[in-house]
Amino acid sequence: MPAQKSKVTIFDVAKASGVSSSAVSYALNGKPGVSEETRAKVLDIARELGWKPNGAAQALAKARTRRIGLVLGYDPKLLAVESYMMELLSGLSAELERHDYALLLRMAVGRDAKIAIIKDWIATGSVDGLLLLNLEIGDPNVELLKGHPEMPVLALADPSLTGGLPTLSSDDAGAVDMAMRYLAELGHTRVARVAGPEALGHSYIRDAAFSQITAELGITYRCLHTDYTPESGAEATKLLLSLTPRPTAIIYDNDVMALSGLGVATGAGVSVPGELSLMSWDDSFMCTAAYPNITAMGRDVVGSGRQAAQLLLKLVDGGEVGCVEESPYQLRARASTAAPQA
Amino acid sequence: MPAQKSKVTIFDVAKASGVSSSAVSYALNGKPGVSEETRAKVLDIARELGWKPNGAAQALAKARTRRIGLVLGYDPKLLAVESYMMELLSGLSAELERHDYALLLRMAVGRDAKIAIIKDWIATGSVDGLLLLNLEIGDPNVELLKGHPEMPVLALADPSLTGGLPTLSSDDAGAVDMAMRYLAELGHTRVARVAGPEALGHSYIRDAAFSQITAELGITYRCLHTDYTPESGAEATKLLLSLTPRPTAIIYDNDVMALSGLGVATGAGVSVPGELSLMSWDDSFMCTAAYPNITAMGRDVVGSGRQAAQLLLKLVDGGEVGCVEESPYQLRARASTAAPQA
DNA sequence: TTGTAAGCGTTATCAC
DNA sequence: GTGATAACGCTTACAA
Repeated sequence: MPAQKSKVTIFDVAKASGVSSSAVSYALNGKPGVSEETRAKVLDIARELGWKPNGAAQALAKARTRRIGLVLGYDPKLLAVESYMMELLSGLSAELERHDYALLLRMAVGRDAKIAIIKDWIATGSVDGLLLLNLEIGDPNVELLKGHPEMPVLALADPSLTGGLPTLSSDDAGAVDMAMRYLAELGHTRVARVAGPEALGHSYIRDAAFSQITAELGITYRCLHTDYTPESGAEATKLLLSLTPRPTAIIYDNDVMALSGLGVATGAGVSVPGELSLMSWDDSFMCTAAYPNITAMGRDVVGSGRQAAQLLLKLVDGGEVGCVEESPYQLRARASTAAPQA
Repeated sequence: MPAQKSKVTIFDVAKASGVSSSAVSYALNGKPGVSEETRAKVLDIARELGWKPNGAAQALAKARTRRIGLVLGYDPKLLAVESYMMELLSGLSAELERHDYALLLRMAVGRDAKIAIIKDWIATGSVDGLLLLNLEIGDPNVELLKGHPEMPVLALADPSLTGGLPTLSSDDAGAVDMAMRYLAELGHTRVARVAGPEALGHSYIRDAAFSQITAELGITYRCLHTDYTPESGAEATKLLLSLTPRPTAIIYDNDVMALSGLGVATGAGVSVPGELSLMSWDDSFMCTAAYPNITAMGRDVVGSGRQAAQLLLKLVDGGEVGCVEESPYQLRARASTAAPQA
């Protein structure tokens, strides 16, 4: 029994206004084919009856779901830790909302879950397009989606990782450059970095950029990879503080690790920024809530979300999108960085 | 080898296996009406052809979308600030995933946007059920949904706010009690609270509980309402520190404000926990990343998300859910609280 | 300008 | 056990 929810259909509206269902459809969709008079009457009656199009029926007939898909990697701790994701989500769905689109969210729990979900979306037509995040090097999803040009996709990653898919990228290399020159100008010559997982695309991009620019600037550079958690950030910081000679500045790949690094330094009696300068990537409230305030490489993540939504909708509408660059990082100098003590 | 579009329909499968489309449907849905032999053959061919059910068609025929709706309030800063939301989202969608459900997310941008979205979902049948968060006092959505029993809904709020709707509630009053007794036992007699927006249901619940228990314990209590941001948390902290006599303990309604409060105190030369004890509500990585570690009232938010999903799916399946209480808060004593100096 | 009817892909109700 | 066939609600040729 196809459960009917006693909903108002266009047939009800048609009957009530004494016209055919197609006339109602034309009227409601603002399409030609009905007189203005009829249209007005139909619209009136539709509103009166509280008619709304059934989503499934519309999706079936038009092959358009008005949904954009996003797969999150399952790691509650990490997700929560990174305000990045929530900010992106905000911008994304706020912009989608303006276009009457919704966001369909699924969580990739296992190893191959992400690609399975995307395959499912392609086969079942559950979304009109999707956003690809957190690409890994040689990410299989890129190949999959290149084989399915009928599914619009926007990758948020460095162009070198997206194999020619439409891409919204950030200038991480430029930001690395900016950050290192800043520290170099302050007089730092021994800089360490607490990075994210090596497999993640943007870690990789930054790795390369850091190596190059530090070599260029004659800076001694040391990099430790972590899993982004505060614990691993603390661990890495302890290790770095035990080195001799100790680095005079540490830059963290996210703000949580920067915060916990600050805690470790403070707890160990290493004064910040007197004896140690700290910098964070991905500026957030944490950087300004911490004491001392943490210098950070920030950007407009909410804005990126909006932009991603716009580009994706353009693709859904059949438009072309190549490789777009989002608004650049800014260096937000705060109290956690200073010239190193002689 | 990957098939083209989702153009594979049950008719294709039917043709390829030499049976009718209804036989295919029965076979694929594990329903009786088809011999085991035929079933096996059909399943084989369906897999071979890469058949997947079209979501829209299935939704139309079964009046089931396999989607759960969630409306977020639009405030990117706040959303990002509260790791609560992201943790909840994680648990929620991880559990939904296990049941082959997805989360449909929309953002309420204007004043009446939330109720408009919910009305839309009810009328268009875009979701099988929805979760109601951040209830305000006398929230109009409660009335709306009580008038639409065909739309399963679970409210995450205090039962006193949900008007009899199925509810998953936390024992905030109990937690308030626990927190205040802890501070009282340490010897605190002047306690302040930096709370969230007054209109929010759980602020209200806590307000009442705090007033009652402090009166009972003979504690001088002062409460300031904020908008949850680190800035307002800092502001409130400054004000409280300027009082004479100064409170000996401050408890914050979220961890961001606690962190920024800690920064303010440290910056003002007020030692924590020596001269001032700090406590936070909603424990997160921030509390353990901060120095000193912040004592907090924590709970298993991811677990609550999972539980909410389970309850909601039970409702969707026609089950009954009354008022369920989630796992209780825990007092996680850390370094930011101590006995007040004489 | 209108109405009729054929899809869209599945599920469910029938006869056979 | 099997296969036509009618829903499901909407869009859109194609007739009238």
